[in-house]
Amino acid sequence: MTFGEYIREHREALKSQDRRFSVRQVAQRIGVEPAYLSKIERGDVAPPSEAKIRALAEELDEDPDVLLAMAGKVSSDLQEIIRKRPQLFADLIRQLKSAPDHAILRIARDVRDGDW
Amino acid sequence: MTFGEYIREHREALKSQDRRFSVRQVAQRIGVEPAYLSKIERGDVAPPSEAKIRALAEELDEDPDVLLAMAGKVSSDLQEIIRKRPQLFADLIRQLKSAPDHAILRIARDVRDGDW
DNA sequence: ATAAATGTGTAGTATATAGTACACATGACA
DNA sequence: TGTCATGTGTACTATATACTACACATTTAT
Repeated sequence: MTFGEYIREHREALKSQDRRFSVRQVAQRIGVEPAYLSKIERGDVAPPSEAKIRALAEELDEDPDVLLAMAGKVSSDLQEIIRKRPQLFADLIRQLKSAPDHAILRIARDVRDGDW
Repeated sequence: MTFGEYIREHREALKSQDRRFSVRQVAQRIGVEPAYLSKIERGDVAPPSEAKIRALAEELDEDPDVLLAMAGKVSSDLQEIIRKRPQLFADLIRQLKSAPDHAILRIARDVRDGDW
């Protein structure tokens, strides 16, 4: 599923419960022209900027990292973390490329709990 | 130190031992115009594309991830790994933001050795 | 029935990205 | 001393990114 299809689907779902989730009203709240949001949802144009994707995530109550990923982007705050210690993070991330989900989850939990 | 300064410094160091490391010759080997490389080194223009930075890293025997970081970029292969499992990686990387180097190094080693 | 709201087609814009092409003054060197 | 290579200034160019503005037909609400 593309970024646009995903947005349309989730916006429509909200719209069926609350008519403030029309293309026009959502567009206005995230600060773009209605025609632009319409084109984004139909895949007529590329996904918008990170800032607009974040606004959309907030509006639709979705995970911004997931939406950014669907848009082919990686959050700029993550990029900055990596850029500060490129060798360490590049090495770690490549190591984790084919690690199972539960392993990554567990490492994150261990780090959070200070178990390392 | 900027990307350009760093490149110039390291290219000049190689040049002092081997005159094939002139702006012109390096430019030709990495596939850009000499004037362009000159401008890059002096910060007259933004750093080049990821592909050219990789060619430069190879040519100067530098770590591509470090050069990319200096250029304000993150390797596209890392971005792809993150985009495939955005929640897991976003969470982990943010957890590791302020972890000490040795902790990150150790996690990478543990993963490599299968100790997890 | 009509006014308001809706979704979308067409056309255009500003800025960034990623360079090329050529000329020219300077310096090395044989 | 001529020529060959070097570094760089100026002027362009092509493509991508990230949108706006307006018109218009359709659908919905009162």
